[in-house]
Amino acid sequence: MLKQDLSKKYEVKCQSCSISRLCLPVMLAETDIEHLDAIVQRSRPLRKSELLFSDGEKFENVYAIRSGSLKSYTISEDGIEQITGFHLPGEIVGLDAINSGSHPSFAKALETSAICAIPFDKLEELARSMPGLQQQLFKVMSQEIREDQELMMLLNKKAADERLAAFIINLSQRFGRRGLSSSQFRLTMTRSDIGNYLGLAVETVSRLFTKFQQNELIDVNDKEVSISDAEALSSLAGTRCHFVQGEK
Amino acid sequence: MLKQDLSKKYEVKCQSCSISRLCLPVMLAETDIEHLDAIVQRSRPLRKSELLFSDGEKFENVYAIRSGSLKSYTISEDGIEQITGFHLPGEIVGLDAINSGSHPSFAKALETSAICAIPFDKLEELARSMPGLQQQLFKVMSQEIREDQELMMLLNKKAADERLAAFIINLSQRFGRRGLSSSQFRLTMTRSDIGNYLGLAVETVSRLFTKFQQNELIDVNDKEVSISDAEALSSLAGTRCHFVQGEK
DNA sequence: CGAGGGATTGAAGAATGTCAATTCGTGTGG
DNA sequence: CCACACGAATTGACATTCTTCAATCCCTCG
Repeated sequence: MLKQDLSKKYEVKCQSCSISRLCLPVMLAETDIEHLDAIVQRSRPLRKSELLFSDGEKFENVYAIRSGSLKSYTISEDGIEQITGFHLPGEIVGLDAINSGSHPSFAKALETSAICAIPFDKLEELARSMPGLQQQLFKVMSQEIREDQELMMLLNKKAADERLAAFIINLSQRFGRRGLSSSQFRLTMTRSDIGNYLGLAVETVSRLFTKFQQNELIDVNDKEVSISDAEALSSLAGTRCHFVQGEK
Repeated sequence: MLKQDLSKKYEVKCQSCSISRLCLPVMLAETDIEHLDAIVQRSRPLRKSELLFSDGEKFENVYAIRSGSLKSYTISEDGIEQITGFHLPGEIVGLDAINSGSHPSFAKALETSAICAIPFDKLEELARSMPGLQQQLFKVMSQEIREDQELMMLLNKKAADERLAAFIINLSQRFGRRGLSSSQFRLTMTRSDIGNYLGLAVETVSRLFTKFQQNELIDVNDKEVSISDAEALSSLAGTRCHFVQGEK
């Protein structure tokens, strides 16, 4: 049954993809989308823990997420892992590899995920003849830069509870934009992943979840989170809805 | 005398600009550089503390730094400043504004600085007919994303002394690539700026400078820094020369 | 049913922040 | 030209948040 679902999704064209409005096709004319669709490669879905690409791998594609979720991370020389982002449907990963020509990071599926591979040389070429596509590419990259700035503020200036609150609010909004519930969702990453990303120890994350629950900000049950007091949580996060980016 | 120097530099064309090999013209043919040069706007140099752009300002140009140095920073709703980067000649600032159409950050001169303003709409258009330029733009943005990842590792996983060491090494390498001494240079930012950027208190930065001096890693005299033991400093920084990015 | 990773909770310790006082350097105005 | 004022930098003492270490618990998957 799973297999059938997946093999169906397999053939989803950009034109009929449910999250195309969040992806590269934004603002492209119908015929332009067809050209884009023509270079997109869809392959077997990634299962949980499978790698989309690894550090050092030759850069050939950027990847659009059709369904599921990924984490990307780097590993320093001393073997320390640093998660640099979590990715949801409609988002593009692999853009950090353009400059050097090889991937400087890893991307791993947090759950079964469908991915579109887009050969970057072809994408570049297409972008030259399609102003809207070029613009969208610049925008996607610009947004990533912008988000990293926001993150820097979070990591440098905010206390542990503010970081976690901002993280939850951010996820909530991203789910919401994808047509899912923004008040209730499932975390696909572990506590350890969250701590790694936010620069906190696992134990701190765990304690904070408990504390948030006690303060009736959220309701947590392992990976299931439901936001009880969005107002209070947002205000803890500090940046309010500022933290949501990229929506025109 | 200063005035004359500046008014001369004023007219420097991309073709004869000393740092063009670090800037957008990289890998462009001579005739292509001329086209680029034609849209570049050079204006009066910024003096120390003058703003290049402010948060909320309409996005029209990206800026290339010809000489001097800038800091870019955001200010959160609660009024906290977060420095997101320091910029040296050859670097492009303002790319974070592409997505939203207005600048999400400030850029301020740390010293007298000559800046090239490049209208982004024209740049985009030019990039469509000049594959090398489009590619360079993607690369510059990709590099910025990559650097932010590196920074994330620094802020999340490294101790205060490792952060400062990495910061000094990074600056050193960037000066070196610009033909300046990589072992001796002047910090144009304050200790407070450094602390802000690295997520440390001013006092911590100050103490570390003193400690580095005692350990004979560097020789500091206010803003003047000379690196005494590059090897040891690099190894403290952890990422060794990994921290230098964007060089092919 | 057992094993193992993930999560939670408690107690103690360390790194860094905060507060406060002082010095230093520079630009300004008398 | 000197004195003053102000911001930057330094240094010390103390407070605090978060990490680390350790013990359990829980849930899932063989």
